[in-house]
Amino acid sequence: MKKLSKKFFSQDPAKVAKNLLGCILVRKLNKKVISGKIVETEAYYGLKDPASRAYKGKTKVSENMWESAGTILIYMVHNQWLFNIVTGKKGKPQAVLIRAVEPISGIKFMKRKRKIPRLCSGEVKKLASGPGKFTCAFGIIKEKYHGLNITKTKDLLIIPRKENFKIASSKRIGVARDLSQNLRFYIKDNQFVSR
DNA sequence: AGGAAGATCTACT
DNA sequence: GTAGATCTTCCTA
Repeated sequence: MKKLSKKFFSQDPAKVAKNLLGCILVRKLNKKVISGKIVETEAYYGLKDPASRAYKGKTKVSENMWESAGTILIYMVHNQWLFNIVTGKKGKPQAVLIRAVEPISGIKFMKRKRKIPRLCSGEVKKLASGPGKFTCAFGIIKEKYHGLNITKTKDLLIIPRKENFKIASSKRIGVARDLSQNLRFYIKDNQFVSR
C-alpha cells in the first residue's frame, strides 16, 4: 500500500488540511487493522496564530512543530489527546489537526477503547467524531507516537484516496481567539464530523 | 500555587 | 442548540 509522502506534508497547512480529507488513516497492531476515513481537519499557523501552541515560542509541548514535515505532535487538552501533523518547511511551525474520522475497520476495537458497552448501530458515527474521541478510539497515545514522522512509521500511516465530495469550511471550533479566515475543513454532508 | 488549554459528557431550555 | 462541571498536563508567578 502506498502512503502519503513527505512532499505531501511540505505544503501550506490549509492546503494539506484540505488534501487530507478523504484519505484513509490506518493503524496496525498485532494482527488487527484499525482504519478510518479522515472527514474533518483544521490548519494551524504557528507564529501568527494565537490559537497555536507555537504562538508563544518553543515550549516542551510545541517544540516538535519546528521539526520537518510529517512529524507527529500530540498534546493533551482537557484530558484528551489531540493528534497533529507538522506541515511546511522545517523550522517553520505549522500543523494540521485531525479532528474526526469515519470508522472503516476495527470498530469493535474502537468501541472497547471508547468504553461504550452497548453502542447502537446509529451511534457508530460518534465513535471518532471529535479530536479527542478519534485518538481515543484509535488508541493513540503520546508516549508511542509523539515526535515520530508519519511518513516513516510502519504501524501508523495515511493512504491517499481519490473520491468525489464537496469540501466545506468554517471557523475553527473551541478556539478562543481565531483568525479571520476559515481554517476548519470537512467533507460536506458527512455524518461523522463533530457536532 | 494557580490558571489556561484546539474537549467531552450530560442535562437542560 | 447552549451551558456547566469535569478532567490532566504544562506554563507563569
